[in-house]
Amino acid sequence: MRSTDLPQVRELQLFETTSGPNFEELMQAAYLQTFPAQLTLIHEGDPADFLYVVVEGKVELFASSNGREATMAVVQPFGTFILAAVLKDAVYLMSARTTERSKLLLVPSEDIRKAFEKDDAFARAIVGELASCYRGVVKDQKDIKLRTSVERLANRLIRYDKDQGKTGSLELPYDKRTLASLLGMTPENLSRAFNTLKPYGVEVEGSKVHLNDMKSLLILAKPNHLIDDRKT
Amino acid sequence: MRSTDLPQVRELQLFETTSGPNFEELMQAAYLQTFPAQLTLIHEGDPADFLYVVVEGKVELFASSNGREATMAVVQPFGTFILAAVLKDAVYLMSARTTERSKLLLVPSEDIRKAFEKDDAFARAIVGELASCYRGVVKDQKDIKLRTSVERLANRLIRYDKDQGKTGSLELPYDKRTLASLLGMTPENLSRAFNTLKPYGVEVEGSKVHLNDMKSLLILAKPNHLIDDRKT
DNA sequence: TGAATGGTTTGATTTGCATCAAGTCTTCTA
DNA sequence: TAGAAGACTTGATGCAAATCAAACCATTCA
Repeated sequence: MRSTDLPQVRELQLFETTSGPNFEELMQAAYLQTFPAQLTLIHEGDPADFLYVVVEGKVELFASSNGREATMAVVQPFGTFILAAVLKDAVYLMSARTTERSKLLLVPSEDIRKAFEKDDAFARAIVGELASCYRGVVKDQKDIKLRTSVERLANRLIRYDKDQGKTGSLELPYDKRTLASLLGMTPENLSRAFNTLKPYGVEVEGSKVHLNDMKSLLILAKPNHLIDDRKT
Repeated sequence: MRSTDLPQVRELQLFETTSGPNFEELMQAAYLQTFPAQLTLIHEGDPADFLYVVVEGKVELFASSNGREATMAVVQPFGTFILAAVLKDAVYLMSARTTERSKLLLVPSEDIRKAFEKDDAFARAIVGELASCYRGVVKDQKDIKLRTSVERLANRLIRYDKDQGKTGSLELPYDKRTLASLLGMTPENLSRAFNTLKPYGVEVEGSKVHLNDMKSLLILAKPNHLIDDRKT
């Protein structure tokens, strides 16, 4: 790994408290690599050889079973994926592919497990990350089990708006097919859900969305911070 | 906590590698308590004051939002619940109630976080437990997203049979209303799903289920170890 | 032990959403 | 730049599952 890349990596939450020598050792073994869009990085069922950290771009985690496929998550900077498999030295439960050109940090699992044992600050950062991943999946599960597809879309749009500065205008972060699959519906139904939200002030132009009546949208969406807040 | 209870607790995976003095200190602060059936232990949104470990009995984790409620998991011995909230000093994302009379170990969150910092073996056990919890929820999410309700029931029955010794006769571990909600369906639909499985050799007598034609049941269920195996 | 209560099953109907198909729009490529 | 390919929308239809209601069964209680 090139030394010019080190400061960027050092700023990642996962590594910023790690002691100097341990960080050096991890970075000796790691790779910072740029991958093109639509590249499958890992396959579910394979042994977990590396921990991946998204530095730039986006990575879709998806699962397959009996001819069916579903998007499980989309990881953005500076999230990790497959951390639990690395820590348990187990197989991946999901496959991963880039949705766009992406820069990823790959750290060998063995080195992650070693650093976990050696460096208390790193161990704490790892546990914080893993706990956040867990809580994120629990919230996704609540979203699916407790809301209709229209409600899920409405809350997702509100969240994207919030992430993008609360201007009422937002850019969908990935293509609609992936968004539909992530929300547990078909692309056709996503299209229909957008139409259902029209009377609530939602205007769609390709990947741009305008939320023109936040008040009524909130009444329909009924956000719940225990589902929608991704900071805690 | 009574000293006669210590050996039972010491055998829990979470504690068995913890050093003697650290274990003593944790147990000074902990409670081993028996609770009656149908008692709500924690409410979603509340701060996480204790880590809970199921020693005997069963605990249902459930979530509510906008007048709807769904069972998220049923924790059996010797699982923990709410570990991530404890580690992050965050709020509970789910409520919990006993499904039957249960003996639970309650350890104050502060003490868990302290021991995590002091005791490497304990930290490793905690991370192992958290990683397992995470992987369990990912598998549940895959179950919901990739399977029909009948398939989910079939695979769940196969799993219970396996857990109960592969005799082809099993006891449902909790009432059917809870099972239905856990599988993401209504009680009515659960009843219908059982009827759908009749031609595949599934016979139901109250809480007892007989799997009389495992071959054809497996063909319908199409188990996938990346969803159904709860050991890794 | 009979009545009350709660859990479950069954039937009828409705609803949310998937599937199939075709049309429209956008992007890519030779 | 025109045609091809892919993404998305729209329409029609079907289906899985929820909802509502009533009947039946099992358990609890006085």
